Amino acid sequence: MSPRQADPGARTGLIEAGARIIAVEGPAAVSARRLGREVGASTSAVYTHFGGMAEFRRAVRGEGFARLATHLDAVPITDDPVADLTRLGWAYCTNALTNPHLYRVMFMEAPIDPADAQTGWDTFERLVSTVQRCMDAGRFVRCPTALHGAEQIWTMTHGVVSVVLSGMIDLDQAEKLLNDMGASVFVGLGDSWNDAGRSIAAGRPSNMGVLAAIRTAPSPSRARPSTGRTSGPPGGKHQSR
Amino acid sequence: MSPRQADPGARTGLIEAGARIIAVEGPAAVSARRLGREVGASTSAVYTHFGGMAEFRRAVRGEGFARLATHLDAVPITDDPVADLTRLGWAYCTNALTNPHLYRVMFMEAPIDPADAQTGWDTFERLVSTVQRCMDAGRFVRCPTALHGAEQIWTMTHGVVSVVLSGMIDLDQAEKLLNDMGASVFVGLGDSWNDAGRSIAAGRPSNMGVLAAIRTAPSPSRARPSTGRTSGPPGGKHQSR
DNA sequence: ATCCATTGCGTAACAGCGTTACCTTACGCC
DNA sequence: GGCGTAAGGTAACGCTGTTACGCAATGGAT
Repeated sequence: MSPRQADPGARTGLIEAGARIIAVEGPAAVSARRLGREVGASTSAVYTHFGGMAEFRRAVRGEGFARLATHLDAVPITDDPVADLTRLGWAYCTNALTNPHLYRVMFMEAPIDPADAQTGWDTFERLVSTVQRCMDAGRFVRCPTALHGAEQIWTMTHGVVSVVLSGMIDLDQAEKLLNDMGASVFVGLGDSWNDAGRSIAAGRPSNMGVLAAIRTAPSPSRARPSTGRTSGPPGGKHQSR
Repeated sequence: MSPRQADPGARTGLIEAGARIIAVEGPAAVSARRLGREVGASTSAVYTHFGGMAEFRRAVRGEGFARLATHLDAVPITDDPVADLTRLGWAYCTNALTNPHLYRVMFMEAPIDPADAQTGWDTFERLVSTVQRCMDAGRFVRCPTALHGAEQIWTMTHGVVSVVLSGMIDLDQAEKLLNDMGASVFVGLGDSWNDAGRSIAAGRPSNMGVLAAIRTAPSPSRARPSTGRTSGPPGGKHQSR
């Protein structure tokens, strides 16, 4: 007694439509009706394939992690693991800043449940193993475990990315922050200032900058045409007190 | 020709109701109808006082910044500016983790416009001036400007807080990260390892931990009763490769 | 004191949202 | 070939933000 079986392509079609809508118009534009219209189905498609919008959003988040993993895996492995770490950081930033809405859905929405956290850490496996290579190479001599080092590097990078997405600092400052804090964290993990500086310079993307493309195409989503000033943090006169 | 003038208390009443609902039930529970019901008015109150839900949310965000400023201003000023900086960091974390929903609204939602970014930096004035004191005391000898140092410290702290809120790491790991990365950043700004360690120890909240209260009351909002495990990052077997 | 322009604000309607009950339809096994 | 099962469309429910409309209240001008 095998009844009609669901179209296997429909599920991935919905997820891709969701990711596309999020990328272009933001998470608010994703609705069951819109998704149905987009794939030529009705609202109930979301319910037969996912059980509800909440589960659907989880699936889209998983797609986001998969895409991030693809970006990270594209980073080559060289004999300078700290430079590789730097390259992973830039790849992470590029992925996040070219798909800000998807990044927000992945890391900045309501707390994800433990299973999703595991998914996140699985995609960071590449980061953890690179930190391990830094330890094996005698660069991160003060790093207790690869996971702890990876947590530091990811937290720092995520902090910078997230602060750029919030509009509190601009891309130029973010670049400075990543360079300076990256060096500080690497040294804190045991590298020497000279070696860290050399590896960070080596890991700097050749087509400087990767972020230039993002800078010229400021907002791939916000419908608001422009409020005028681009501002950033408080001007230069901000030498404190 | 002066017509009936609006109740001046209605505006603040709406904002406070919004902040309260966000804190308890999350941003999704805030609606024009709910707000009207809450203050004994109708949906149009939001429109006469704010012009729409978007403007209203901006006002609530401003309220969040005001509360954060209050928390930061409560931190005493001592003769160890780096310890003061540490205390500011803990105050920031306590504020964020006791009001996670409000924090999310302030820093993790759609890009705020330049005026709001200015508001944010105004509430960080206290942080900037404390970094300046660290420079004046000869502690942050490698820090080019107080604003740059403040950006580093805030970005790092926000990164950790935000990663806790995302559920990817737990509070114990966050505490380690804040201590370790805080030391790295302080040293990167020019402090010595010994001085940084001493000041961080001095700035550690006496009632250790401030976060214990948060840990015991895990989630002041999520209606979901419990999915079972509390997990966190991947278990201990995660020593990489 | 009266009047009236002006604005606050409640009511009701609109379109769109997530979700679900109901029903038709298409499929694989007997 | 027919039947049972599940896919998936239709339509409704209550919710949302937003707005047009109308009544109520108010302070200056008369």
